[in-house]
Amino acid sequence: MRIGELAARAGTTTRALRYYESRGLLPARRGSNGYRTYDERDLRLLQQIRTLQDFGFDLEETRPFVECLRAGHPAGDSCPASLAVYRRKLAELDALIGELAAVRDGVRAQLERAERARDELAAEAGAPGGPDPHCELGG
Amino acid sequence: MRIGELAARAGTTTRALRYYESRGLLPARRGSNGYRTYDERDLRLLQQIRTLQDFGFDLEETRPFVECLRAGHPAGDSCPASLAVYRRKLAELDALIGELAAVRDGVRAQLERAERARDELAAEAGAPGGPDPHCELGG
DNA sequence: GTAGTCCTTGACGCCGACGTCAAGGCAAAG
DNA sequence: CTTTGCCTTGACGTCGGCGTCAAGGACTAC
Repeated sequence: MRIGELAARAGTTTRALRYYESRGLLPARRGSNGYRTYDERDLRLLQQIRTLQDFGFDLEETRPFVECLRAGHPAGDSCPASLAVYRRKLAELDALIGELAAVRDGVRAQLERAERARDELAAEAGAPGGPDPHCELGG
Repeated sequence: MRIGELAARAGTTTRALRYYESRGLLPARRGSNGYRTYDERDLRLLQQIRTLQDFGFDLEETRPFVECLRAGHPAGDSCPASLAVYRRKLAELDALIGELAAVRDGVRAQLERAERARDELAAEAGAPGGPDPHCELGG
């Protein structure tokens, strides 16, 4: 199998495959004509990479999984190093989700506060004689 | 106030300020010597930018807030355009958090599955005569 | 032969928000 | 006058994961 076919079967591009190879992640055999040659095993390695990439793993983080597969283990996550990456990623995700949730709550609070301020100003304008009318906003 | 002092007071760098200026976000007056000159109002604009940046807003997303302040409104989020950015950001955050939570759950499931597989193999090795011993992993 | 498709390497582009360095100007202190 | 320190503009570097040419070789079909 040549690079174009492998890329198509894995749903990626030849450019990505050459990039992985340049990172030492997915080395290729060469045919007599200089073309890269791959087999079904390479497809499995590549699928492992793509799966993890889709999960948001960095390329470097996929390396233990790929090496685990290449070492003959039945799955990319059959090795301790892969499990360590899983755990680290889980911790990262938990932390990130927590931060994002805090930001979201903060933004929501700001939005609600700003909407209340707007509505109060509108109420003042609509029904004059209210409490101490400010005049900064009337552009 | 010159650029260094403003940067220090806002907890950022002169490089960032020049960058904001290059984006048209925080234009500066110039003194007779060509130095940039800022006042307290610029500090407030800058603080608005930094606050939103810390919340993960893109620079472009801070623009409505800055323009709102510059238009004389009491707060950066006193304008409809700012509220729209808040709402868009909220939706983005909710979507992102949801995706990340899904990824986290997926990773967790994978981790637990891999750990079970590992433990089962260990149990087989430790206590032979178990259920149908596979032999793929024993490198 | 030649048209077409796939392959090769090499190199620059992209994105965002600056960091970092270079070369030089302006001002105040000694 | 020199040093010191802040300022100026300009331009290239960073990071990740490729995209997008460009120039040319390999192989197939007609």
